[in-house]
Amino acid sequence: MSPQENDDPGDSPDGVALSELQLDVMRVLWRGEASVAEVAAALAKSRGLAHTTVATVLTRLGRRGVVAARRDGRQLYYSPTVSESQVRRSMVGDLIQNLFKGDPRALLAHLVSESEVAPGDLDKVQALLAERPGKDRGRP
Amino acid sequence: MSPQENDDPGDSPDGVALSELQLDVMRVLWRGEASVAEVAAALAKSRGLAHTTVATVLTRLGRRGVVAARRDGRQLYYSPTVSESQVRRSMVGDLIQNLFKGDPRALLAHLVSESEVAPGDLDKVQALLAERPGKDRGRP
DNA sequence: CGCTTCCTACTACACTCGTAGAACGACAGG
DNA sequence: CCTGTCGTTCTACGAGTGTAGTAGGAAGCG
Repeated sequence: MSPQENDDPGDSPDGVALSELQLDVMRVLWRGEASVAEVAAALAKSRGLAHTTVATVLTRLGRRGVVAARRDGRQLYYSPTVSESQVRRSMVGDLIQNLFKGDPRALLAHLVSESEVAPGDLDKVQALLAERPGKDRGRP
Repeated sequence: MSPQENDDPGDSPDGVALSELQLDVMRVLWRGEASVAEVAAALAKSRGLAHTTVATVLTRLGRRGVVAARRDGRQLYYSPTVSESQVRRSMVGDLIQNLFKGDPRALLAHLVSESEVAPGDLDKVQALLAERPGKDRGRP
């Protein structure tokens, strides 16, 4: 039986909330397509996961449509179908929604009051973004 | 120092991650102690939850130690044992950790690049925070 | 050719969450 | 006093997650 015969590719999942482990896995894939073994190897230092655990996680991510699998021989190569910034958008959006009544400024205020960012930081950030133009903002 | 550091299930939750529903419930409690019925009533418009569902949620929150129950007659009155900003701290911290490699500035950058905040906002926020001094920041 | 190795697919288990019905005990109205 | 009502507690179930073992097939080694 095929691993994931996705009739419902669900190709652009707009609500993408990923767990910590799932993010760790995705982060590997965002560096480029990888097999189960490669992902497992990449996570070996931080987490001592069994090979099959990684496989399970990837399969489940595949079922949710956030990764796609390509078969080469008997190996499966996975690649993300969602970008990191897409996930960030989604998850930060959720957080703002749930914790800050949907007001991004409230999050900002939190960051400042928690001394996580300093007044000057926004300018710096802005400067950086200015000199490094559009990365990826695409939405079909 | 901590008022009491108890290890048994029910005290000093430092890593507080709450789900959407749980946050909705907490938000009611943060407005003041409330009974199950009152919480259910407060959430009635937004969610049509059965009375017992609310009770279950509150019980589970109690087991996790994020709310405390006081019995009056046969009714239970719940109040939070964690502050809203405590939860925000924890959850925003998690997000930064998981999604932005632990760098709060990266979150800031995301907010800016997603046009969620404008360059002027930080100043405004800062001004607000300056004129409204520290609320609650406790941490040994 | 047969055995070992490497993969994937399936199955499993303990937890949490959302959701709610069923059971049970206390209190109040008749 | 009896019974209905209300609120708590118990039990349940489906879904998702973290974690991993087992089964089965292909590939390579000797």
